[in-house]
Amino acid sequence: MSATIKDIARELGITHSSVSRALNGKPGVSPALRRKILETARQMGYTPNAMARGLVTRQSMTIAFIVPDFANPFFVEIAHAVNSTASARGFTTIMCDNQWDHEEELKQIRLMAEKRVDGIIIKSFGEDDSYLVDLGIPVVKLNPATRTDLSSIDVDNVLGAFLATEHLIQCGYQHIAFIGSHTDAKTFADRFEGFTKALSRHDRAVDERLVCQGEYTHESGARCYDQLLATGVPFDAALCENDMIALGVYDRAMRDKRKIPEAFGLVGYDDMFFAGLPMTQLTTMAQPKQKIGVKAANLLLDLIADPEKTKHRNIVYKPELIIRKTTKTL
Amino acid sequence: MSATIKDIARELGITHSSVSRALNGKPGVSPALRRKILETARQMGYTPNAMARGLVTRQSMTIAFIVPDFANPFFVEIAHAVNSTASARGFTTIMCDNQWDHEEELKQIRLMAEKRVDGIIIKSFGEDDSYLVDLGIPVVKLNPATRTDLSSIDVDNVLGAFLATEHLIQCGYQHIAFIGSHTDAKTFADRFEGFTKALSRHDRAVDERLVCQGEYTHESGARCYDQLLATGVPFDAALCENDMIALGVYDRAMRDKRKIPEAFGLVGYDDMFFAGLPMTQLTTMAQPKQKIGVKAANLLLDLIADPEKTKHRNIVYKPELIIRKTTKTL
DNA sequence: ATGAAAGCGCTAACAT
DNA sequence: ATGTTAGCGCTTTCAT
Repeated sequence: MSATIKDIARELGITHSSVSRALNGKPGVSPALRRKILETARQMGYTPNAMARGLVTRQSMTIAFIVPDFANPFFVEIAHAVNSTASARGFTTIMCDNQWDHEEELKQIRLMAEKRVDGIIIKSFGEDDSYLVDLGIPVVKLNPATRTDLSSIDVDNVLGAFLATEHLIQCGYQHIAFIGSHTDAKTFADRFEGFTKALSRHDRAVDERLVCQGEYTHESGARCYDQLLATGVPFDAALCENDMIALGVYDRAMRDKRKIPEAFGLVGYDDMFFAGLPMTQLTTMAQPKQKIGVKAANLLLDLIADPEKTKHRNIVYKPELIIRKTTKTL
Repeated sequence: MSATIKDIARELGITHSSVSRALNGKPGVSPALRRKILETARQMGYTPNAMARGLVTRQSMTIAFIVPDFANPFFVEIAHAVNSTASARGFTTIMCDNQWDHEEELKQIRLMAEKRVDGIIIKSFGEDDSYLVDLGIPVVKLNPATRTDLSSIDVDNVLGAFLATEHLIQCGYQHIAFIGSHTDAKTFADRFEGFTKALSRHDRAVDERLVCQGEYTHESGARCYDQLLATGVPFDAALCENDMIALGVYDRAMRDKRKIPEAFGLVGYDDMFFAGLPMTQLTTMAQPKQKIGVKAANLLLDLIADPEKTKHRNIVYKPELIIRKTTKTL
């Protein structure tokens, strides 16, 4: 197919090791020969074979980014940051999404291991991290790590939900619903905990009837709203586990002609790009997506460059409340 | 690092070729031995090295998906379809975005060639396709191909804009603005052509003052709306080159308290996921994103599997008008 | 500065 | 059914 260094060497009547040296800018080739080699390489349309190189250098110059769902703009934004950062440092990123399927996640990890990626950034939902460590390559988890020999970057979900709920309370809303995802998600647990904390700090208890769970979609949010409505228990605000869900709730509240934010308050989570859009203007807890992506990539690449010297780190960012038009301004 | 087939062979006192055969499910190994091999491979935590395999099979089982911008949900949705389809057929996808930078695009193509990807799906914006053909691997363009030895999948943009404009006219809007992106984008040219066609079919001419160009963002859309407004030329409808732009226009029209759709009609393009969202309900021209992604991947993989027998195809899909609440229902 | 040779981990053609 | 051998295209010692 494409020319090889041996082809070039033959053409020039020299050894392929000289060609390799020249092409890689390594010392040990006279300027004259180097020029000739570079020229013929160009002429012959030489394209280095990364697989062959990787086989001997034991570096693929590739990292993997594994998340549950790329339909979620939140992950897409992080992916983008990871990709740019890695690219700037000469690495290619392979992105995988696994539809929240743990089996699939494991398969992907195995596949990436086969491809000999140099490192992995992963939003995992397993409890056990040992299989990640066993990979023998640097891993940065986008969840709190359960082991100290693993790096992680996370955002304080308990704090985030706490602050969001505090805000809702301070706005004067009396009966706050919590609309989230599946119970098995750690994210759900943490945000629900923050929610609970904030309420109890104001001597309020969680009204179980005002908690509804589904998926991370606006359809699910709408469904939950209707379910809550059906119970007859009054509620005048909702904290949603993410912005997609909030969108569905928003829609239903509008359908019911509830005045937002006067008669109904709504807070989302993640500050997805559409939350700030003119027609949405959703109050939400922002996570520093850009920062997360850049940091994750840089941390991983440092780890790859020097596994010994680079320390494992567990970074926890703080979320930030962004008040828009779905809650009262104080 | 990880065990190799030779390690396994040594452990069992046999040759590595038998190990290879067993691991790959090829004939020529007794069931008993095969079982033993599989077992020790498992025990030793063997992970095949895809680079080594690829080097000899000349297949990386990887394809590349190259688009201008992943901040654009349109491309993300296609990417998702491509990824799923490829994954189901055993291929990994590497996604690249190049911020509409042609130099960067070329770099990425070169890099992917070095990685020896088995094929490329690309939304390219170059006029010259020969360098794609020269790659010597299957390529599916997401633009009309300029050569017959290249496959392509495209959606009829002229038709789409034509139909959208027709709809606007039939709704009774009198002064229709066209808000788009840069002139150098083929997409712009095509959609503008469709726009012009529809107008002239109704004996109307394009009012140059009602044409505004910027980027594919809602900020740009808003800016264009204001610019149009500043000219003083009245307009009661707008066809936007994509939904992001339409969003910005939507916002400004609301700001001006124009009744939508009664006093102002708005049509977007692409049917991005937020267009159908409860609070947006934007009339738009939908492109079969899912279909495009799946088809592109399948076509490419067929081409990879059998370059000889699989014919190059140039598929053109038809877009579909989705009427929502930003234009009158007839 | 250049060349010779070994080997990365694997598949595959050819023995036996 | 199993073993032997020869590469795939490259980097990297070690000679010269």
